Amino acid sequence: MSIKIIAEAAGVSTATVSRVLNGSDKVKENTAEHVMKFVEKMNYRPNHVARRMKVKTSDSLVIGLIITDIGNPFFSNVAKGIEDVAFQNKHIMMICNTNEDSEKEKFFLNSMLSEKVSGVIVVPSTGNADFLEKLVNEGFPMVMVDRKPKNLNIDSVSLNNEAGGYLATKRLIDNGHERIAIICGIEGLSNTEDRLQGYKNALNDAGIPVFKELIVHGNYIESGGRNAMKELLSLAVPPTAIFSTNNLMTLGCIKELYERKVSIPDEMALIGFDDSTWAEALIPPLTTVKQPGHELGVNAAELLIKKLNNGSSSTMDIVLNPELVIRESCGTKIKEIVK
Amino acid sequence: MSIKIIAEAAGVSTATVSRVLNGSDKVKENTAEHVMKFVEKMNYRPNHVARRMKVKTSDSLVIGLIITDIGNPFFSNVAKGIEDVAFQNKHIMMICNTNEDSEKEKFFLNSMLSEKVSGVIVVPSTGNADFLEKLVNEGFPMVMVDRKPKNLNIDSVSLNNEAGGYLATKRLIDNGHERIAIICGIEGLSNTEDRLQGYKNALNDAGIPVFKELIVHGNYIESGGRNAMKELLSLAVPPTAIFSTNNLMTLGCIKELYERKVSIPDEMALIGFDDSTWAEALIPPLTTVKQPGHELGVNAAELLIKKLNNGSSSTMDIVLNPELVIRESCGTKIKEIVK
DNA sequence: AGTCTTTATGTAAACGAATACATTTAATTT
DNA sequence: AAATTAAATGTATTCGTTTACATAAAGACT
Repeated sequence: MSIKIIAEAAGVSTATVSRVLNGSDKVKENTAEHVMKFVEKMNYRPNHVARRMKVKTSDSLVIGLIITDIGNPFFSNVAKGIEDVAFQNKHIMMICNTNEDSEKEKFFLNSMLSEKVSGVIVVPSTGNADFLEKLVNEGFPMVMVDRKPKNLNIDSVSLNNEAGGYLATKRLIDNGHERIAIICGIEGLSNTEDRLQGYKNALNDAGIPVFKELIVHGNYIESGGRNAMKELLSLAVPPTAIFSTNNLMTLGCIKELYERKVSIPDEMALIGFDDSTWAEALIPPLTTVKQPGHELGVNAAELLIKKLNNGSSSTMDIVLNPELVIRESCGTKIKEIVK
Repeated sequence: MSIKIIAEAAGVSTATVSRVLNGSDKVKENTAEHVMKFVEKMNYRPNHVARRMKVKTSDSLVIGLIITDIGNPFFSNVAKGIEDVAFQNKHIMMICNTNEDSEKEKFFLNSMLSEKVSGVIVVPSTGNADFLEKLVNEGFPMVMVDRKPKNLNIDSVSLNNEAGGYLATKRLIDNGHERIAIICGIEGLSNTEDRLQGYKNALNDAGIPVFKELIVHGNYIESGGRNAMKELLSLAVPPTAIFSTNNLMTLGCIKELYERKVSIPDEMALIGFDDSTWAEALIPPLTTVKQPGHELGVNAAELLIKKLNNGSSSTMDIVLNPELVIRESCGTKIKEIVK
């Protein structure tokens, strides 16, 4: 069912049908109605693939999303935010999951290019900075979300991770802890390092030394968090407080602590990252650095679409501010009580 | 950078380049290598849009996913399962989120058709059965996942929801409860009704009457679950046990119970649905009917791709069996103790 | 060497829509 | 009414591939 068939049936040219379908103004009311009758009767469905052959890529009405773990509620909220904006702007979303595999990321990026998507939003995994840079230089519209390759002049939307790390650590310090561990994400990612930097800064500001043994890695997955927790608990002098830098790892920590019957927050204070919907349903309710996934997604999509529309090439970083949602897992403010 | 440019540069015809790129066997080793040199040097990227113009739709290497709430961890796991299989089969995934809005669903379905995806996997919302049927009749490959429109001869992958409902309810009965409430999902959906049916069957089998006031609806969202819980607690004779039929609603229940300091399971036993990663981190750990989202997704995608490959038109329902993951929120087996 | 296969390559016509440009038709001006 | 202008429609090319068919080159066989 092509435009050509419709044109023949309605006794007009394909150009006219095309114009009617696109709401072009230079077509008589009469003919438009007449054509539309056939369009409906014959159950015509436009072929966007053919359309995209002619139209410039930035009008393809398809945007790509390359994400590291769609199974993680934080990222699925990011995706949802993007979807919402895409829908409002009549765009459709192509989504690929890299599992933090940079080869997959590269492959998908190429696929998206081949699919002639207007632009992509990517949660970059580590190791493709050069490739990303090449695409940027080719003028392909891209927006990074959640993380950003170092020293790359590219649009991004992320949380102020350093501030988040600081906030969490500071709180634990204020609550009287000195031996505070951090469970980091994947090494080399900007968010991992920024959160760690915030942690260090808070310790420094409080005059507390930074111990290497208290800095462990959990790769942003549940099992990683659990292993990290084990490692920390087996230390000669275990920490009294933990800052776990994403939701999945936090879950791993909690499970390990439960299993060992280490009580939270009395024996181990805990602050997580990413305020998940279940955080307040835990006992004790979890204190977390709130990271508004949906909002990050919305901003990234809006930024991308704005770029597509005005074709501007200047880049910007949008940085959302974190918020510490204080619940019970971090214990109470000892310093204030002491004073 | 088109095939034509490559062809000119390499001094061969476009057909040859195309054949080289597609690994066709009828091209001499020599020329293939020669052409590939140019392909690489000139940084050629295939245009899948153009490719899809020629190739039959079932070979478009794009599959669609229409889902109701990508923000719900259950569905994001389904999506991930689909993505995994899609990737293995070199397919890319287009994903749209309906928010349970049937108008959006219809719109997206049309978009997918227009994008010439090979087929779609859909979590159907209520109200589009006729439209879906039309598409099926047109021969458009579709697989329903999680739910299925009644009386529609169409492929589907879902959980045995009735068995799940039975399992959960039976357990609560075995634990000594008689006044058991169910918080249902969205009315009209097959999974909602099947879970409810399982609940009723279990009660019937135990000779316990089904009370209308104990059947409430929460629309599969957290706030719905919370409101349902409120409603139940304000009953003249509140239930002693709750079967909450999805993860988000269960979260709503728990939060409401916490707030009112109703202890689980002593004052209120609870069984949820969808075994989320956080279910065992709650206190008490949540007993749930485990619904393997990832596996549902994998099966749906495999079924769809199999259909695309052999073009078969016979349909099937794949029904996975539920498993009751018993933790502490449902209390302990009283009947056994009594005996 | 000539004929017949087999294999490798080239030619050209699609796929379905958009659109620049050409043409027709209608409206306006003189 | 003719000339001019504006509006509506049509014609035909193009986008980048794939592929049926045509042709040329290379081997195999008498």
